[in-house]
Amino acid sequence: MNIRGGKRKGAGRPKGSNLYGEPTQPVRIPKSQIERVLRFVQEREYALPLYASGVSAGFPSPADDYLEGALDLNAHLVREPTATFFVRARGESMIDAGIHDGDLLVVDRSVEATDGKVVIVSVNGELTVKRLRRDKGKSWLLPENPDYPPIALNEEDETHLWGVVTNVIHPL
Amino acid sequence: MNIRGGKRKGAGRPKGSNLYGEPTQPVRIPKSQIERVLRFVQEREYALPLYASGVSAGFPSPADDYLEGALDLNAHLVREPTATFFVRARGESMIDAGIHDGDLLVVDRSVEATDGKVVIVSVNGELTVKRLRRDKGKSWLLPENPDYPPIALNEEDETHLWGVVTNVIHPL
DNA sequence: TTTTTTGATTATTGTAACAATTATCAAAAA
DNA sequence: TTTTTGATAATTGTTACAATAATCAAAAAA
Repeated sequence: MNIRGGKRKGAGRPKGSNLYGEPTQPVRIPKSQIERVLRFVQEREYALPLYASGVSAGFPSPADDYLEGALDLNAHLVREPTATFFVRARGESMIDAGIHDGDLLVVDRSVEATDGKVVIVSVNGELTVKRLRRDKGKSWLLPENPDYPPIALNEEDETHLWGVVTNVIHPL
Repeated sequence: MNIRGGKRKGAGRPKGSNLYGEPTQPVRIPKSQIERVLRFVQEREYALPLYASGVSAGFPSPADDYLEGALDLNAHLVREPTATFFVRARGESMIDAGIHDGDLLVVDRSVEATDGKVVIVSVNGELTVKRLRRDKGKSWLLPENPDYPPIALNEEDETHLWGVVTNVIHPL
């Protein structure tokens, strides 16, 4: 009986050499959701294929030629869940910014509301979407529709800035 | 020592009286993700607040007055993960449908491509977005931009219908 | 009688524990 | 120098267990 290896420092399977690089712990999951959860842990549950349009593909596998990768909407559109919320747009005042009545806006509180950003603001109790213009210490809320007038923000207005619109989701 | 209850049918905690209404099973989860997974199992990980714009709010809690509920983008935009994919739009040919260069399109294979739907098609090796028009047995692909010409689909064209665009995601 | 308390019973739950597996090292063999 | 082998220790899927929770019906109280 030969002696190989031996009890020594550095022997054995290294710590963190598992799938996740960190210790795991058993957690009870409802049986029907186990597969879904395992995909989720590996961030694949909603990682769906993304293709590029406007490009030409050859053969034999055209689909692969268009493929750009995989994308998860939540991961892509929601940088920080605690700083993100949605607003349902109403009216046509921002039509030229591509915001239609009924569209869903993704809003990020953690983005700084600088000049030119499209923002969600409550003005005198009403929640609205407008483009923010800041110039020489004054602020305006600009609609993107010639039929609507710009709004100058005065000291006496009860305004509160909610966040910056990062994406517009438009149902067809 | 009194006898209460007794061994009998119907005694004891009922099956399915747990949080999920079904049996659970321990699954190993990396420690740092346990909280995230538990939220996910209850479908709350990305359930973010949705507010309504264009409405007036009172006091003392204006935010609650705007609140419409909670929304998860994946659940809202992806009806069936296996039938859904994304396409990156290129060009301005669908500008009047609200599709800009660089927009992300959510595409559903399981939606029937009827007359009037915006579809993803590969025509002679190129992947494009157009509105489908079907009339009297003929099919056209219509751009939504007066600068672009309609495309008649002929028998000899190598066309393949990929799916129907359900949503346009436009970054600002 | 009606309501509340109590004990019996069984499902659920979080975690410890186990055997099987896997990854690694270094000595031995080729 | 390269390959094989045995020792070692982390990992993994699952089982097992004690503590907890939910329910029923008898007993006690009102």
